[in-house]
Amino acid sequence: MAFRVTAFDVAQRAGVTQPTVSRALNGSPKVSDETRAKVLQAAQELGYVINQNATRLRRGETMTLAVVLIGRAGESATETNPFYFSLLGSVAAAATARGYNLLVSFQDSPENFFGQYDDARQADGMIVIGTTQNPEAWAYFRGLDHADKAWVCWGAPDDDLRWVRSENEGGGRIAARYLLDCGRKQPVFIGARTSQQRQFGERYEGFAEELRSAGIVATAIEVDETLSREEQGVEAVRSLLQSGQAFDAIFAACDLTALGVLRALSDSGISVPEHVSVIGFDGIRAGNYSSPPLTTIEPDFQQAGDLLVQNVLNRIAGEPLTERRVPVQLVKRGS
Amino acid sequence: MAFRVTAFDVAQRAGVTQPTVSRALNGSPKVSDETRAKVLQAAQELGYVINQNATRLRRGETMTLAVVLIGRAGESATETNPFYFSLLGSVAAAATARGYNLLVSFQDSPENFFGQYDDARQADGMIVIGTTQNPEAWAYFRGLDHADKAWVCWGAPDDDLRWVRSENEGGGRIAARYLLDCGRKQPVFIGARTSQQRQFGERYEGFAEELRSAGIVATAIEVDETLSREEQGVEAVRSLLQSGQAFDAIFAACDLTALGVLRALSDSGISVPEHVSVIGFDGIRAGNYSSPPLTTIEPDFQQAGDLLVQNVLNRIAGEPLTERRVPVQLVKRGS
DNA sequence: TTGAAAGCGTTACCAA
DNA sequence: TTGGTAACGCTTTCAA
Repeated sequence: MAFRVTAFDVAQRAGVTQPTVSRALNGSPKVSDETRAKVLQAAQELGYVINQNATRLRRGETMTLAVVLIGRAGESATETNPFYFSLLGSVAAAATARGYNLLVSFQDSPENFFGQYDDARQADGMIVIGTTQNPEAWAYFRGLDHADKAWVCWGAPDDDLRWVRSENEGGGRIAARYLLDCGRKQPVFIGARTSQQRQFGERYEGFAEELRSAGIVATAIEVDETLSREEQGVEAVRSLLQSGQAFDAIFAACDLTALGVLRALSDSGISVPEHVSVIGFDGIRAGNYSSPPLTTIEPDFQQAGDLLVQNVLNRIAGEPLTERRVPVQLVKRGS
Repeated sequence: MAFRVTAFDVAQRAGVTQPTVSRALNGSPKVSDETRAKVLQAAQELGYVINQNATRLRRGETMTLAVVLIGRAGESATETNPFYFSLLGSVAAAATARGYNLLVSFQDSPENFFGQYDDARQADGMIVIGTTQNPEAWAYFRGLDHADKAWVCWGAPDDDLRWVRSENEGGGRIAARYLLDCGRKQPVFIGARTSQQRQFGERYEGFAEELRSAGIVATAIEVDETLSREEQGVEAVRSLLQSGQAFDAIFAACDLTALGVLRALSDSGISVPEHVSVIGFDGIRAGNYSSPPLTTIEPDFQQAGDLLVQNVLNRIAGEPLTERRVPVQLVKRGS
């Protein structure tokens, strides 16, 4: 930990006072070009970089957003739903574009729940994403939801939180339309419609709605919410087959579930898409590599990141929330 | 942005002075239990949280590590090699375990290259991970490598940087042994042995070494480093087939390449593992969903995160680097 | 065991 | 346009 250069050192070298250094480096218009040049050169020569802790203490703002990624308890890094990593990347891009830093934490159990980044002045706002399969975590964050706290989440188990979500109903309709266009007559929805994950219910609604308009009554297989998303797909196919119910298409609530479905169908000797069409939701990369590649409904990730950041910045500024629905599109692959 | 509670407010309520509040909250032994209890209660009642900017300014340390994830220029969030997301998750876990926060940034082009987190007192150290397919980024970070800077990277194109890596040679040997045990006689390595990614060369070395001890001369298909990892696999299979060279096994330098290989073989009507065995390296989740599921060499992610964090903390403390090789293991799946 | 006071390195206000 | 000075909210040294 070497000697650190301060604005005073730069000031001395440039032959000005320290506040002038500050003004010059912050692009204040009330500093002469000549002075600015001197300061810039001195700063360069000394390798001076503004100490952000001092800046933040003084300004009261951190230019940092905290991102909390909620995982299932005990989940390892490889087990995290890749969807949230993509979301994280998009949020990072959107934050960077607006000049914000990102403080990231992975939280999965009560010992490490923490959401007071604002109070601690570590961040100006917070974005919470991740699985709804960790009710304790969501309970914790809901407890933080005081009126003056700037935070926004993705998905959210409860409608009263400030969320950004996919256009789930529209996506559900697109999925239904796609399966109908494939000539399917007996589509089944697999996923926890009534789960903590409100988005699943929305997807089902759109799906059922579109089928209804085609004169078809949607059926759904409820799943055990304590299983992993993938196992939910496997189990659902198992119970579907056991029930003897006829089906020729499956709309899975999310891609991981769909990949489980694909595996279970394959294990049962049912070929996709010959016998059964399968469509998922999320657009995760792994869907590219399944056999057949997974057809899916993919949200616009860039928009997702943008809207999350934009909404939390609006909260910080005390402005109202803006658009909170992320458009989705059909990605046709092989299933 | 409401009124913020300070240690003075807590002090007043508790009937002590502000420094006592600080001592009590920081667990100083030189404060009476009675006083501490009063302070804690007052803090609780007021919802007081220590302002980290003030703490950091005063202490000079941030208890934060910066993680830079380098991507290919223009790469979107879904295109990032999921291996790095797993690594990020592991680093996050290791950092949290040691009481450190994580500042994360995704960097892919010169406009957003930034590595002066230490100078700016935004972090005490830095961990750089991500693709070696962005030479400008690595050139930038190499330029930062002054003797007193605390940063460590994963992989690294150059041996002179401070890196943590997989046990690549050992992994290469395991891959060769596995293929030999499958009864394969003509294994081929696919990947850029001489690429910026030094780890690939190491994997090849171990692979060739083990084959040599079995009396087999390793062959390798060089690839175009400007292609994506996956396309590298596709192209390599294409040129392998064109060359007419006989082969019955492929060791791909990384899993994404292996997935490309799998796809290309499938497209050519070559069945895996009947005609050709395929093994990759990285242990990414998508390998679970390919057809057949991808056999691979997987590094111990937890250790990887641990070693990265541990080494950067050692650098901060001015201590020597510790162990820098992450153990790997064979993950047999279907290929 | 506690209090008084200094200081971390900026930004911003007020004068000049 | 620049300089002097206060203030941001803590931690730490020194006295009591």
